[in-house]
Amino acid sequence: MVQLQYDLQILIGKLAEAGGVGVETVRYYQRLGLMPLPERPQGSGVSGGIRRYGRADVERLRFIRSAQAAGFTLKQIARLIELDAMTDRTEARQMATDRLKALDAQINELQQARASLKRLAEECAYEDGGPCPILKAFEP
Amino acid sequence: MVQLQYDLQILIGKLAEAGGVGVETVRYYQRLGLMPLPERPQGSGVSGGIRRYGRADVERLRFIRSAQAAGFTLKQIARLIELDAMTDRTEARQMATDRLKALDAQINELQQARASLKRLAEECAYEDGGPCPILKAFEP
DNA sequence: ATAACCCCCGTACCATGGTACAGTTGCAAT
DNA sequence: ATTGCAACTGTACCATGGTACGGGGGTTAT
Repeated sequence: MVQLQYDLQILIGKLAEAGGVGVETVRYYQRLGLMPLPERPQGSGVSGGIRRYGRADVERLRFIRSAQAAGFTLKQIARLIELDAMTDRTEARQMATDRLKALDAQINELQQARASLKRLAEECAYEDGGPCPILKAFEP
Repeated sequence: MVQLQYDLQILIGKLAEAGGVGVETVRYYQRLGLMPLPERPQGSGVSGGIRRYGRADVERLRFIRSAQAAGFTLKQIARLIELDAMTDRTEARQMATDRLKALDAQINELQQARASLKRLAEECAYEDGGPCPILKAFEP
């Protein structure tokens, strides 16, 4: 089968680079079933053994990284990918709204922490004398 | 929240409860040197073998949890506690401002993720027909 | 055709932050 | 004094998200 022009045909190293991860990480994702493992053209006269990747793989990889940034675990991301293939909206929406809620809570918590931390930085701003209450910085 | 009457005589179970963690977690922190390990009154006629904890331990435990919430690792927290004992302001301030910076970046990232996630939830809001672009939800 | 460099697979190992025994002692109540 | 629940010590194990290594084979430039 002849490949279309825009189907990238890159090797795993380039794929990893395009996704901003290491080769080992891509393999790890493959092991977890997050990335499809392309058939290797074994016995073919043209190129033996080495797998080729395309645009879809790069997009998949980027999706994984973004979903990770949103706090999904790799296991949940596997599920999202599965749901995408099944075109199951209901569960995906549920997962998204659940995560959204957790994310809001987390953002809130981090902002609280930020305030305490700023206090710590400011109260410790004088180099000499006095108590620098590191342990008290997070007290209510 | 658990009330602390006077300074003394809390067993590890109560301490853990007061800090909102499990007993095993307290022991783990002790192993890491995050919590002081009180001398056990060995051989004393009154109470042998079982350690007693006080107000300072509860505060220490709460500090650990708060600092964790601010994104410090347990190792960094150990360092902060050390600095507090040394009353070293300079390094503590540095650690705080570094973390502050990282925290701001993280909050920002999470807010980006939040937006994408909301898009996912909304675009998958219709139960029938059409593509629910789960994999495309995080695309630029 | 030889080197240099990438890819293949499997397995082991790492850090982080815990959690779970197992076997022992402590101690208070019935 | 026996039961029974804590706490004690030490070691092992878990999940998560990778990273490293070893022993091959493929491809490309010189």
